[in-house]
Amino acid sequence: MLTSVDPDVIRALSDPLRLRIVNLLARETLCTTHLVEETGARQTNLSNHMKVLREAGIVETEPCGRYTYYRLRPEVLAGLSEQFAALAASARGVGENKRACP
Amino acid sequence: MLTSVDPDVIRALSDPLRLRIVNLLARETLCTTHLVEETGARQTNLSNHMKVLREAGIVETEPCGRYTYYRLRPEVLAGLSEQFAALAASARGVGENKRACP
DNA sequence: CCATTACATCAGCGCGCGCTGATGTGACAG
DNA sequence: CTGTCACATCAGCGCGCGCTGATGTAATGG
Repeated sequence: MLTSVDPDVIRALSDPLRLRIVNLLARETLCTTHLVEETGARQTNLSNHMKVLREAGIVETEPCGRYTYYRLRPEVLAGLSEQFAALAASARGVGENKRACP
Repeated sequence: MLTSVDPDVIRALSDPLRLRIVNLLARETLCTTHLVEETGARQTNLSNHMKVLREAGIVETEPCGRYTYYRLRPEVLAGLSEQFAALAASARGVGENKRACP
């Protein structure tokens, strides 16, 4: 396996609310106000989550007046997809390749 | 998006040690003793992590005498890969599809 | 038979993380 | 200018989770 799955990205996606946000952003670009409406979470809480997603490189921001729009970075998700595909392929090739009992 | 990313599976993979274990198991089938040697973690700790991976459906066990071998379930990883690929594809299609400011 | 090994489970501890309320800053409206 | 709105940041709280030591239970070896 050349590049393993990035732990930081996975960690950022491990929160249910953040995963919901990613799913929402996969349909349309939204600002914090929209996300507050959609998720029912507080603004402060949401802002914290967006910071995590931003620092993990999953999301990028686009300021628009006094609004901040968030959009997904598809390359990151595509990278995850490839890394898991590589893991799955490697796992399929394991077969009866088990290390002997010590 | 038909099937979104499974939060439980992602959560199970969000721990660095568990991710290491998955990477190890992608190469060869191992038992707990091997994993203790490879990771340096305590047996108790490892057993807890294996329980999490098992309950998430990522790993299946094969008892072999007094040893317990663990092997990955490639379908789960392949499923993750497809789900992230779908997310990435959807994210690419978003473009300038941004919801209007309220 | 008893000792050892492999593994699971449990109770307990400590820290990290998600949630919140309060506060600060910048952008627009009037 | 002042007030309001959108958003970020901070301090604090509480719970969950990862780690550990102790204990239980099979399976093997002598």
